[in-house]
Amino acid sequence: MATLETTSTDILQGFKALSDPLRLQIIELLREQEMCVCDLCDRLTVAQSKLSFHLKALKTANLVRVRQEGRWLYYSLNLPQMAALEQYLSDFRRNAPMVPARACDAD
Amino acid sequence: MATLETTSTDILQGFKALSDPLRLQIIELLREQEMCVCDLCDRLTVAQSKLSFHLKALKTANLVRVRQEGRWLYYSLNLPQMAALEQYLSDFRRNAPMVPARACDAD
DNA sequence: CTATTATTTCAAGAAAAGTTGATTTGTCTA
DNA sequence: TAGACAAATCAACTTTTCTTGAAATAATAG
Repeated sequence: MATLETTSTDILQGFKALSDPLRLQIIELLREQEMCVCDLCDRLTVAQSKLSFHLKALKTANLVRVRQEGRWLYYSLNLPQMAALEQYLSDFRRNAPMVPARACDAD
Repeated sequence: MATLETTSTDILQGFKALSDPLRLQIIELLREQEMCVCDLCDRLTVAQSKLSFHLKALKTANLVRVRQEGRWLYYSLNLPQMAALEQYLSDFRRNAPMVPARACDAD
């Protein structure tokens, strides 16, 4: 079981990567299909350099994968990592706080 | 169905709120039980003002609820909202990209 | 080999988020 | 009411993240 201080860095990085509107748009596009950067540029009407920056964040967080084909780089979702985040959240429901209150100066 | 541009602000705010190590620690403590700010201060050995800042972020994102009792404010998880984030992620798995490639200059 | 296209990287600046200590607000208790 | 305590707010500052345009890489086509 993870201690408080060692809350998996992966999880943190994952949520961080999902905490930007453009990055959320990117993964929603990738949900449809694998895409190369130029496709994403067109679809999102955003500078290619900007996209690169955000793709890197998603890549670092392991939320997307890249595959090269000629001079194109195809990005796609890394579903297992998304599932890991989902899992992290679902653990909260199972382990729901049954203890409603507790006097803060009780002891 | 949400359009690309209108990716629910709630979802974005939620992930943003989860993208800080201290806030992750806070919700992990709250998983155990409802707690007042002073308890959290003690457990996390962190300045009260700092905690207040982060609790506000979690509150704004609707991930925690507050209940006042005398001069104490008790914070607890708002599980439905966490479930909403979980749901958002789980939708990806169901709608997995079946289209593996596609020439980027095909048309 | 040169030109072209796809993409990343870089540096400089802008914007957003986090930290800190002091102050304020609100509630309780003596 | 005065004093003590819980917690939020504020202002100044630091750090991180994002944006932009230009330059560097890398692959391919002619």
